[in-house]
Amino acid sequence: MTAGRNATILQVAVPCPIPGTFDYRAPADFTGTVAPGQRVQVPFGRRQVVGVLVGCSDTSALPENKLRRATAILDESPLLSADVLELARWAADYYHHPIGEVFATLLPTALRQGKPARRRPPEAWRLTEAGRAISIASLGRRAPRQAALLEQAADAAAEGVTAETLRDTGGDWRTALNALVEKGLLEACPPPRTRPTPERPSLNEEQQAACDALMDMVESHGVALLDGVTGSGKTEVYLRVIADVLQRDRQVLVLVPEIGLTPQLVRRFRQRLPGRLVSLHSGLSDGERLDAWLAAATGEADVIVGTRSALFTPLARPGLLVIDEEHDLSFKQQDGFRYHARDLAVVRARRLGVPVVLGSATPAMESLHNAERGRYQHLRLTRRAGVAQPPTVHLLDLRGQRLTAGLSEPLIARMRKNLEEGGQSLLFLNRRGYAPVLLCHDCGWVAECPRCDARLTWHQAANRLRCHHCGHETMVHRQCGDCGSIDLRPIGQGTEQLEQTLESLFPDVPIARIDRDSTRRKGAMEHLLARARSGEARILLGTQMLAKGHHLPDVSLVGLLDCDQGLFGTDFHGSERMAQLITQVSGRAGRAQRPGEVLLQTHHPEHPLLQLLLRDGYPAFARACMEERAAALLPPFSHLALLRAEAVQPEAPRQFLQAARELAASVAAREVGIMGPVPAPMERRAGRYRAQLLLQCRTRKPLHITLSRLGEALQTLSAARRVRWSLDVDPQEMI
DNA sequence: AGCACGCCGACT
DNA sequence: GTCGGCGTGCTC
Repeated sequence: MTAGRNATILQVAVPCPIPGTFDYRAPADFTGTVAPGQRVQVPFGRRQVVGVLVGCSDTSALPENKLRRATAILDESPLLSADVLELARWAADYYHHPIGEVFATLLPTALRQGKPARRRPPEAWRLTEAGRAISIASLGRRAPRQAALLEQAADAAAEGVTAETLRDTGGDWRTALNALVEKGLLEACPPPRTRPTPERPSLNEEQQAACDALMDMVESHGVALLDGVTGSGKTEVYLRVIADVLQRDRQVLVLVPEIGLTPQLVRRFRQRLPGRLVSLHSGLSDGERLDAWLAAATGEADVIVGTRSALFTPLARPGLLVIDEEHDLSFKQQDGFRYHARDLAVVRARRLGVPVVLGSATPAMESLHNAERGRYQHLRLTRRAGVAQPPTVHLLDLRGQRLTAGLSEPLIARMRKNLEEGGQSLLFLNRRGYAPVLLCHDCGWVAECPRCDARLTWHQAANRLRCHHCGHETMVHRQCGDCGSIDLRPIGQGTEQLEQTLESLFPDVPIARIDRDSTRRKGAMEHLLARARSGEARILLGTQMLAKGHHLPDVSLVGLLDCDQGLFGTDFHGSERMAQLITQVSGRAGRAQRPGEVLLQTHHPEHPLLQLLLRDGYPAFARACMEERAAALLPPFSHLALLRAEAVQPEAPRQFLQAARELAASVAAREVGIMGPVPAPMERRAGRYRAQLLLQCRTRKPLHITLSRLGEALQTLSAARRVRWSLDVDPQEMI
């Protein structure tokens, strides 16, 4: 697909929700070269937009007089590599999403806005003579940012601390840096080329075997599912293989879940890996993100660590893709272009001819299925690395138990004993705020969100009622909205209340609460985790946030306050999620010398899946789950697509989907099942009514064909104007 | 998605 | 008499 000498027609993907590309003539005075992957500024309707050139041609389906001239070619050479162009095209086709919007989501903001693709020169700073002499403590509390920066510079010593390292933490570090340079404590220095490889911990037999298998793959390609129990040392395996790839002068792209990308993780990677590492996290400014992206594209960066969207980063010399915690939901984009980064990583790696490693302690059913069918190489790590012992796990039957803010007596007793023994306790509660319901004791009225089918959560500290689904927020009513009674009572408990109760149950015991509210401030998460790791905090409590990958060596007791969510949900993914959560959470217990204990509070201790998970572990659960899925013809034994619709008018989504259903039925392949339309599990959200139509098929092909035809037909459906609709291929949640 | 055109209600 | 509501159409 290269530009021919006479190629005059530019095929441009334009950021708008119309499928297909748009043809343009080259700019009037244009003498340079054109090649797919360059950005083009084009007139589009009445405005100017930035599109991506995806091809050139001598001819157009449109008459000459309909074609307009491109305004400018924005890049001298292609910005996107051929493989990313191919991937975007493939993804647009697979997810039935307009190609222009696919490019709009994969380009960094600065490039989407037409800014020049110029990379800032790499920078680094080191301590001056005066800087080495100064006591960091003297900067003290007055300038914590400056103090932290000096400390980093001291750690980096003569090599200097790089801009890339400073960006890991996010936020404004420039101001502090400039101040320190001004004071003569720091000076610019040439950025270090490579870092010495530090010593490596030894591997156990399983880790070694996994490493060997992966290194064999590096020679060729393929997909490996690295299925390792928590604490089995998956990261060590990644590090070895990555180092091996780096040695071959190839780049490595590492994708991690959204909350998994912490400065702590990046620091560990930096310490262990030679070469240049850039991280692509949400705390970067547009300019910083562009810089990191270009470093990857030009090949200046050797390791790229990022979340979902980093998958589309061009790589000059690709060698390996790693998807850590591959089962994590955050790899699937939940709006707009609903791609799954893990699935696309497999596609991209195959096209690049490089291996891809999917790592998890609790693999997704899809991945296990692929491993079973021999599509993926299944590498297992069954033993905890080092001296770590597996924890003991018990169910606590909540039926008839007296509860204190959701804590059963046995759990409180175990926590007390654990604290006495000097252990650290970790409690999970998947509900933030003080109480999920505020009830009028006189008439039964409850505070509800005016825009959603949901209750408002009472946040005591802020004294606000908040909707966790749409962000709606109000002052706490002094009186009942219905009868005027002032007897309003919080029902149920969230992390805020749990923290308060724990403070009174265990006075003088330092507690750290980690949830979205307590970590909203920049660096708050790091600070709380540091308190947890240092052992200063004896009780840690939090939401799912706390379940992901943080290394907390002293935790010896883990309590899951409510593991019944997901057991009886509407979404068939529910039990898989529950098992993953329980397993991940349990893995937090007893990672070091201390054997851990896990207590699961439940009202359904007899639930077969729960029993199975406890008795025989995640693999056994997965087999049972798989059998259920096979019997019900659910994924991975069939393929799903969801047509979602929402509108302010209550009836519009259903009317649209009914019309869509008829359309689908008329174009559908024989094998495709159509179900619905049905209201979404939460029908009203953020003031919009939502409904969905489900399409299902044993094999991918007929479903895909049906979706293509349906997508096309929907473009011209008049009812489509009255709703916001989207197609979700391989939906991960039915919300 | 944006943006304009166009045709009906309550305001200066 | 106009300002502005959102239905409809179009973007190479």
